Amino acid sequence: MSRRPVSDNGSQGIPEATVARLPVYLRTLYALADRGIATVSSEELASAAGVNSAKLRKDLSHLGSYGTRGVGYDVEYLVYQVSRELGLTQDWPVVIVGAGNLGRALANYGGFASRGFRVAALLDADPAVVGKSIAGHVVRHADGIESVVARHEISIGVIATPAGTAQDVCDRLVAAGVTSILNFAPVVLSVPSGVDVRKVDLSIELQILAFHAQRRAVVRVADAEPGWGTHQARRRGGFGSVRAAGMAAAMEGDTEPEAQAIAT
Amino acid sequence: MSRRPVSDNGSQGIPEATVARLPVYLRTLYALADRGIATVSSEELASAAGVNSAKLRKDLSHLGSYGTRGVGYDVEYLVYQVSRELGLTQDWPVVIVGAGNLGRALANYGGFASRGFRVAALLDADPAVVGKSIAGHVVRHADGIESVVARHEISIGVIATPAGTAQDVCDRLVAAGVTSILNFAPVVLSVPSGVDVRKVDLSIELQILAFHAQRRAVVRVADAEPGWGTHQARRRGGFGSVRAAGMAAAMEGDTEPEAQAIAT
DNA sequence: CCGACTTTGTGCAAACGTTCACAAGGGCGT
DNA sequence: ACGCCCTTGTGAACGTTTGCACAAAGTCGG
Repeated sequence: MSRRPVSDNGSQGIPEATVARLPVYLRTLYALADRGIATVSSEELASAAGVNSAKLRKDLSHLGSYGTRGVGYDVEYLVYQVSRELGLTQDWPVVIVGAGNLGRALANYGGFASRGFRVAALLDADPAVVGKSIAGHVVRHADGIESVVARHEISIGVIATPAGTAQDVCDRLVAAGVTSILNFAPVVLSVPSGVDVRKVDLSIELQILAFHAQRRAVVRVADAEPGWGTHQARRRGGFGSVRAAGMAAAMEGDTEPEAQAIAT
Repeated sequence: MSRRPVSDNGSQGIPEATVARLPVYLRTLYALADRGIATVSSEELASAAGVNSAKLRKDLSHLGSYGTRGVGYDVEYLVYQVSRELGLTQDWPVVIVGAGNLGRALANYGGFASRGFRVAALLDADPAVVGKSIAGHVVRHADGIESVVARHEISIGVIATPAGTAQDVCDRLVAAGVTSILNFAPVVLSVPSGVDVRKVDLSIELQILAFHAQRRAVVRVADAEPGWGTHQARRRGGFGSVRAAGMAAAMEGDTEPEAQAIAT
């Protein structure tokens, strides 16, 4: 093995796709440990984690050679190595901004605190909510973002506010020193480079599901009633006129075979 | 990704990465329309959606040629085309299983119903919750999964139950005819092929953020106090003995420079 | 009606990610 | 001590995604 061919990032360069799977492996490993399993093969671990074994082995190989050929991986040892790589050997205080339905659900979420994350504060701008106690936290006013972040040395912030205020909250979090943001608001946040944003968006996930569901439906209809011909080809010839005629024609589904199929 | 010959298949074959971005474009387009903007260039739309313009153009080109060279895209027309492609011109009834904190938050979530998705039923297994009214829905007992799915012809199910019951709920949803599942429970669901699962996992997102946050911290420490040497190279020589000696040594951070750096 | 200007749509190459397939390495029974 | 068998770790092939750069195609002023 020895070293990488230089051009590569070498030391710390774990691919993003791998990083995104490590937490899944970690959870799976915990589950195995709870069942008293001390050693696991890449095949077993991969299958429990829902990936194929080659991918799992390559992922783990980025952390180092922690397996034993002919045997597999020591569960406890691998738990430690993965945890360390993810930065979970330290405690991460987190601030949640927004104590609406979602913020409350997050504050109450058990798996939150379970692995190294700790809700340090819960903030909201609504005076009617400030002062109330939720999941053992007294809701503080959102004006206190800066002081809360500074005092607890928080580097991870969770935005669970309405879309309208998300960018503003984000700016204040960043100004206060937060460098990682988990955003539940349905907006694209803009942040200076060096700040890491991840978004969780229910609506987007549903729309992706809808796309595939629709595709299945279309295929099913197509199978049941064949005879469409080329499928491409059309579309040219009269695009401008469709536009000129307003959207009525398009809205009625005369632009695409799919649209008709679905209406059938 | 598994299905479809892939050959070329221009018409139906929209890359998964593109599909995942279409909802973002759609939301951005709605925002533009609300501001009364009728036409938008790929540059403007891309910047508002947080991607680069070449990617946006390539993404849209998979749906067809809906722009006008020298001008840009008609906002309203593009909204319709993207909606149609995503299958949002029809209504998607959705069943939510689990009326805990998360389930309640989801049922109350406005953006849910806003674009073609409709909560058809809210189910829970806890007798203490069944019968209560949440966000205008009377919670029904989870035993009714099959009948609810059948009656409303539901093809999208949302699992917001504890991890322990998620697989069971999933199996019942699938058996009842659901083919798309959005899973909030922290488990890897196994489903027959042909069923589409997407997962949303707060804990995983936080762990990914922690990884990057930790890396930033390590780099900062390394910059401040240089002089480590090779960095790779070590790790071999004594792996077996570390294992033999139990995890004590590893746990104390003598295996990796990073572990010490973070402790500094 | 024409030519300058703008912006789309796309061929191409590089980067990234996945999967295959197998040599290297280690345990275990004899 | 030896050879068999098992599983890891990884080179190489393949597929997907990104980004560049530019020709094609349209608008608009004169």
